[in-house]
Amino acid sequence: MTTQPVYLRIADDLRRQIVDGRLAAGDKVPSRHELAREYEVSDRVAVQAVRLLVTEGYLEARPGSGTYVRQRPTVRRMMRSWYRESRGGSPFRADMEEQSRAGTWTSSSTTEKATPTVAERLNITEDDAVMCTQYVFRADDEPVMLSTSWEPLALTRGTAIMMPEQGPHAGQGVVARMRAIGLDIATAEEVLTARAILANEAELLHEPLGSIVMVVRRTYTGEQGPVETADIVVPVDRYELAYITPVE
Amino acid sequence: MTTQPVYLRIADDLRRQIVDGRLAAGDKVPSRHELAREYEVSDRVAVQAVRLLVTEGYLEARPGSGTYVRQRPTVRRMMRSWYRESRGGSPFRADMEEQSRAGTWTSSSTTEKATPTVAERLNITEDDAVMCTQYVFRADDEPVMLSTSWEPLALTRGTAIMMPEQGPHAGQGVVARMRAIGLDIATAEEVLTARAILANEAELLHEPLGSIVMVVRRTYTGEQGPVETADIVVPVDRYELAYITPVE
DNA sequence: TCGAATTTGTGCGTATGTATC
DNA sequence: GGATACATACGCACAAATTCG
Repeated sequence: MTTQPVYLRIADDLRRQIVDGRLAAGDKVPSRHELAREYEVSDRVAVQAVRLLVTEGYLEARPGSGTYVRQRPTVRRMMRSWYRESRGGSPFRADMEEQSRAGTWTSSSTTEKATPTVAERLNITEDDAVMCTQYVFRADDEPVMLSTSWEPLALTRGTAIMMPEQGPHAGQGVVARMRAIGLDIATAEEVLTARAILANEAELLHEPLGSIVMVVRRTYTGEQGPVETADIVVPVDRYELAYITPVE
Repeated sequence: MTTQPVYLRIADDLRRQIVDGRLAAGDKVPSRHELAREYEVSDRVAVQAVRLLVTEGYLEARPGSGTYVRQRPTVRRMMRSWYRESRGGSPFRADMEEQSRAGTWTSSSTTEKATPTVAERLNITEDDAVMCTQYVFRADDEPVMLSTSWEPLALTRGTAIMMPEQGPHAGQGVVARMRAIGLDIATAEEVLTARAILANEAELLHEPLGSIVMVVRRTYTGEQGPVETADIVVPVDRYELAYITPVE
């Protein structure tokens, strides 16, 4: 066995104290000078250990104040199964109601030309016009989820639902809106991946840089092909995603 | 606007060169002495910048040799929809065959007492006996996925399928195995989250520390309740997970 | 086979700036 | 304003791994 670097030993030590509960959320961790004295190393080594745990999300450093065990938000569950869309109204608001939280959101829409990626997902031609809408979803006023959606203007131009969040069908979800103009959605494809949070997302979601988000690439498809696609960004700190499917 | 730290500027610079393709996979990155001279900073700052990109998975450091742009595995898709189990045989092998890859795995089983978490997921009592099986799944001999599965021994003890990977039903998947002893599985629940990779997982999967994995907490449930639950660990570098569900 | 040069990983000590209390 | 604590930066040192003549 090779001997471990000192900074990893210190980090392991602190990490164990946190997962064991000897250090609770909000507790202050010894300052780096104290750690350096405690473990008889230079302060630089203590800094290295602490910084590792900060990037791992265990600790939170507040300049001028100290380093604290990070408060982990409670993880809630978001249903993404087949019956999600069958409840009527906004799927997000229904999700929130099941948790006794108030689901709200803000959005802004612009028309754009389809990027190559979006064009491929919507099965349209590059530079075809699309309606791009950015959402910030909130639960009890706390931002919890981001979404960017694209709809081909070839389908919606001139209809009552062209602007997703205006008109008589605003806030009812994509399936209901599309049905209003005679487009029945048959399937939802959700492709999942995860990555580090981006700077602008971190700001919008009040998450620390370095935290991890899941990205759901969702595409709704009707008889004639895709009618909407969206990138949904969910911090893993706040939500886990649940898919329940029948087997046979 | 606050001025960015130098090490972040250097990291941004290198990252951009990589995503732009000016630095290709396998290319050698300037050594820290060269970087330090180039950017007129101390070597420690160059080290810090490079280490950031290593944890982000862009670079790979080989002591004594140099630092290289990491070969990114191509992201493949893994279907996790309703028909996954309906294809017969091993779901994993079927997934791999669709990609023209050879799906193999190794496993080892032990009997254990249920931890509180596992007991809750299987709806059994803490310390009830379970069969715990660890899997390493490979595609063309390259490890791509880990799984730990638990089955209540109360259901399988004394049957031909007690050992998941031995006997006449080995390698056929949970649904087929359970059916062999008269247990029909009705639903699959998959709860998804993501986190940083753990050290032992990184070693098994040949992934760098700091890379991100998705964790699928899957539970198969029959008429009488849960019959199997598993934690499936998938590096986001290698796979995205696809769920296709009918709407309405 | 051996040794020298290179490169990374880790470590020490110090200094400056800035945020918090 | 002063004390404290974190963030960043400089420069150097040594061990271990690798490369190459």
